[in-house]
Amino acid sequence: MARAYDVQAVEEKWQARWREEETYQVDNDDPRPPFYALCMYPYPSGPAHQGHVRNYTFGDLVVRYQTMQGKAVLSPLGFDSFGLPAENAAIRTGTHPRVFTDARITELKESLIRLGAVYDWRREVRSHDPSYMHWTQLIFLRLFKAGLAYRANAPVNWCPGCQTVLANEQVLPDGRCERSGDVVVTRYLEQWFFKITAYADELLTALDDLEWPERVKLMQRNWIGRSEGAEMDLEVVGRPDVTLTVFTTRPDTTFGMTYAVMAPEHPLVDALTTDEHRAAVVDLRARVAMESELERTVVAETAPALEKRGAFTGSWVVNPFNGEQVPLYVADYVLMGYGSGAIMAVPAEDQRDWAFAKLHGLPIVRTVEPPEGWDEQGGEAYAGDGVKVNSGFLDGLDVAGAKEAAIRFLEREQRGRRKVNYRLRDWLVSRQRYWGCPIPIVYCPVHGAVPVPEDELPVLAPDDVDFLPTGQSPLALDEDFKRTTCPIGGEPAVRETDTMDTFVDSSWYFLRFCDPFDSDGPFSPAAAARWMPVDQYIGGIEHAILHLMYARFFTRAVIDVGLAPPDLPREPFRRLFTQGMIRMDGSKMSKSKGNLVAPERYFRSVGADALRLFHLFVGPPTDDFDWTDQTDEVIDGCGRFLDRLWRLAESAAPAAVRSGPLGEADLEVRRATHRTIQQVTADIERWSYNTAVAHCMEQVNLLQRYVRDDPHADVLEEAVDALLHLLAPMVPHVTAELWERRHAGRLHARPWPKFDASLVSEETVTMVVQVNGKVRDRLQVPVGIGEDDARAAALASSRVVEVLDGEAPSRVVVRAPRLVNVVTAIGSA
RNA sequence: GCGGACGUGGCGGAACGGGUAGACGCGCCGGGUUUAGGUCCCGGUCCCUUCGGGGGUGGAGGUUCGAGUCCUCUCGUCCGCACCA
Repeated sequence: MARAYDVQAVEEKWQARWREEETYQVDNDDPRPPFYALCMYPYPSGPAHQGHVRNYTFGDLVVRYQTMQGKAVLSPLGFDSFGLPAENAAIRTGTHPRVFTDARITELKESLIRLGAVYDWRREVRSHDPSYMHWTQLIFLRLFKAGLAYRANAPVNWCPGCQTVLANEQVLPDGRCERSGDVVVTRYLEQWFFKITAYADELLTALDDLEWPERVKLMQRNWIGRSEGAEMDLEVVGRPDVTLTVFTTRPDTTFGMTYAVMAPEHPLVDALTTDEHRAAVVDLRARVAMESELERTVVAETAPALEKRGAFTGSWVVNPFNGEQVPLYVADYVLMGYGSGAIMAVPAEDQRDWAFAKLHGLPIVRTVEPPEGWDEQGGEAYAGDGVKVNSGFLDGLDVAGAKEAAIRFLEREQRGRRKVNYRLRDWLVSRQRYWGCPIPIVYCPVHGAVPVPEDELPVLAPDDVDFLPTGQSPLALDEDFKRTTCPIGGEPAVRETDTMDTFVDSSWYFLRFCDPFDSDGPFSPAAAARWMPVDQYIGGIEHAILHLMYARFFTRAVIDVGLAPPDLPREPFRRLFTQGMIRMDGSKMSKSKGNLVAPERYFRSVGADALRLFHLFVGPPTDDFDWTDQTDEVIDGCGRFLDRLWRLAESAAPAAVRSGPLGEADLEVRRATHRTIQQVTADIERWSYNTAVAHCMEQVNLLQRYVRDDPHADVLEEAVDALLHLLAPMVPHVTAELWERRHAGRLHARPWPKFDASLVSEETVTMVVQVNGKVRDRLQVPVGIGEDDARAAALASSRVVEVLDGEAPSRVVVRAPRLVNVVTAIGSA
């Protein structure tokens, strides 16, 4: 494609300038008002792909726009550099993960610089850098000391073939190991957790005030999964020594409890199973243990299988509301991880209980009157509202009222209490991997789990380990690393060989950016206070739940353990923007799918500006985009637009144009210029980049016509200069170059243009005249036209007179100056 | 199954608080300049039409002077969660 200018030369020139002039380095004592703009730091997987291009184009636009708005914009970037792909590459090729990762970082960084995205590279952090790991480990220890990190036995996906733990992503949909094909089983290991559940309620309620997409807030709400109900302590017949605690969201239905169920993993199963039923229960538990979580949920959809999935324990429990004795079962449809791991079963008002009761021949008692015809239409469990029946003192109440009355009864009788339950579980951070941040703990036979002293941090994994395709972490096999002494008593001890989930690294990097030069702590409180919270966070929707939840938790935790000042905002990201995914043939564009379209070829052809403009223009930033055969043509079109812009700006040679007084045509162009400033500014503020670009295109089209006519020098100058400002954050190279050719100085250091209010308001507008809602005429009227004049003008319209054909209007709706609707009796009938 | 989002020309999309549906771009059609061009410039492009106009935003209803926009039902696509008591 022949271009109007040497794209590559211009882009390389300006990228060098921005680097040499340190344009986007911002010090913590910068006097301008602060603005913290942050794109989620990337996992370095090699050169940028289109998803990166889209993300960092948006981010760069924000940085440059806010800078032109007069802010001190903090624009840091780093790399989420720990993770499994590097470790797998090490096993495959023998290259150390660090060497592999650093090479990928270099590639990605080069792509981003070539895109023209600007950062304060002094602040770059990498998760695997010892100076970052140091503080990740310190935070871990402080959480441990505050009781927010703890050790517990937890189920993991265990591959018997590989003799190792698998991440959920490594388990295939059929429940087999992706490497060996063995059936994955559940196993229990001692692992580290962060107590995120302690913050469940705060993480939920604080969502309300965030300027985040509703979709993301909703996903977080569902993930936290708050439900209100009651906990009840059930007596076990003949066993005064134990009570079985159950959780229910429907305490109003307790009169309908016809049996109770424990999860197979429930600690009371052994104690409450009678000898007569032990064999069946043991059998059930063994089968459940062999099953993966997946199998357990998938097969459950076929109802007959339920029969095999429950077993009577031989014990009976007592209904606290009516004293009746009901049988106690073990069944795998009850999960140990939710509520208390045991339920009261009310088949009439819960569909799963209904199915189970039918199969086991258990009684069903309705406690809510279902709607008329429910049974006749084959309705089973009825979970809706209605009048309480068969429920003693609750009869006649509605469900909500009965719930309250039931809870009051339980609390008065001391048989239970109001209880809020969350779906959210504590965060399991242990990973049986090498390429992650080691957990700084030593196990001593005398003192147990002992923190590594803070002055001995960071704990670094040894480099000279073998990466073998066994699935075992090389750390666990390294005796030199493992063997140590107890920090308290000096006894022989062993190190923790697990590393931390990489989500731990990404849960505080935005705090480190405030002051990455600090060697006394993870970040200085003063620096955090200056920049936090992040004013604009930008990233992919795929992080809507885990990363964003963990980061919100971590910010609170570091405040509460005293690492951050108590008055630091507890929400790290004030505004969040989630961009859409780039798709190809219906699936996400990604390296693993092999459907990447590398940006490099566009840098070499149309240039970074055209590619950036394409990503801004192609559709709403939040929407997914399908990369198709037509896409290259659209990108070429963006290049053609930049050519037109170039020719337009270069054609404005003062000698060739008119001076002197302005005519009406000149005024029209001035109005268009100021309206464009108004529209583009508003569009950028509301993240409507596609329409912002469209308005700039319209203005170029208009100015092209104006240049051909008889342009006025001042009017053309104003128009082109304004346009260059508006496009500066979007296509920084070409606009910077054109500005330099026209004026001295740096375009991107200039203030954002302001529009003249008197010029954006038009003097006349088109008034639409409708008859019965159909457009019949369009009149040019003064913008300040009164209601009466508008009505009169509309009724005087020859088109209206014609359509009315003598009929008198029954009503005239006037919305001056834009619209008049003449309504006739016939039309409104 | 539960929760949510979205359905507009050949295509991506615009229409911000109910008020001119289709901005801008791609593609396509026609013309011009160069003519080596896949360059550049100009015009046209929702459908039907007897050229008066009529119809049209997945489908069916409704509210309203007026609905792409609000309400009900329905069909379709996508996303999140999924035996959560």
